[in-house]
Amino acid sequence: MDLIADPATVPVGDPEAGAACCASIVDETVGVEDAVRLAARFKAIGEPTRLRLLSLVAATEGQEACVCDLTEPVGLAQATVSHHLKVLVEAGLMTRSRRGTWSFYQLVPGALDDLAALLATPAGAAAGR
Amino acid sequence: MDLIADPATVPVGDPEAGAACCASIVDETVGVEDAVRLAARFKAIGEPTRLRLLSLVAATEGQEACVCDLTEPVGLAQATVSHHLKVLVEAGLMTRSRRGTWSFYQLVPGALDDLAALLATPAGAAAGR
DNA sequence: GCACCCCATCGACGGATGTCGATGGTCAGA
DNA sequence: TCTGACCATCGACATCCGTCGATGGGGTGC
Repeated sequence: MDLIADPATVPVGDPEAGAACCASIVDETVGVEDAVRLAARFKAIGEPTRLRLLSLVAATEGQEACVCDLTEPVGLAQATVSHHLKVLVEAGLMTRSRRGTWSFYQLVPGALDDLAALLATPAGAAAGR
Repeated sequence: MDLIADPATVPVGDPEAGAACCASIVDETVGVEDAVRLAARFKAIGEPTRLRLLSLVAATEGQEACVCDLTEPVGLAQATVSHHLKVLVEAGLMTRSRRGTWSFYQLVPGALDDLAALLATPAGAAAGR
């Protein structure tokens, strides 16, 4: 009951799900279902370790990194890092590709930009480029 | 121990804190302290109710609303709504101004734009404006 | 075949968090 | 003064979440 955890339980973004739709959350009122879906994305980056993991992977050459490269920088156990990376993958922010014994994680192109677009206000978009 | 809750306990963004500094989290590696501070901001919007509250306030005429106007749309108890609004204020995303019996909440100008700038990648900024 | 490394999952633990009813403070109006 | 509306806080509860050690699967190399 606790953790069925199969593909059917993917909580956040199965389909295309570029974002919610297009506009900012301050541009039109967010519905209940959209709010749940979007909040899950923001919750994924609302954790210091996961934020650092995103940043670390982005800074890695080729923008991909394996778990063994990430455990030391964040200073947490391998199981914890693997857990956080899984959360990021399920949030649609990262992808995982296995090559031999290693699992390489990399950012989903445009995923963070989609979230940024949801937060940007018309005023801010006009002012801040 | 549970809730000292005075001005000294403000967890997230007391000072200027326009954002972290300027660049995107994928542009330069996020340090531990910055990660904690930024994640607190994203965690504040990583909750469906709070996301809707932000959107509802932004959609209100004058971009300010009182608690009594927000309890019904979100369908939660007054205490819960007041709690969420407090979280948003402590995250630096909203301000509260009391006028008579009412407490009016409004968005902090540019706060969401700052978060958006942190997520935007150089590629995304170049491509999607 | 065997030993070793990488990694996902499990089970457990403690702490954080969302939710509510109840309470009390503050202000406006009768 | 008294009543009523608005709202912040408290206390309690259930649930979620981050963290870890242990386990086992899968691949590599000797």
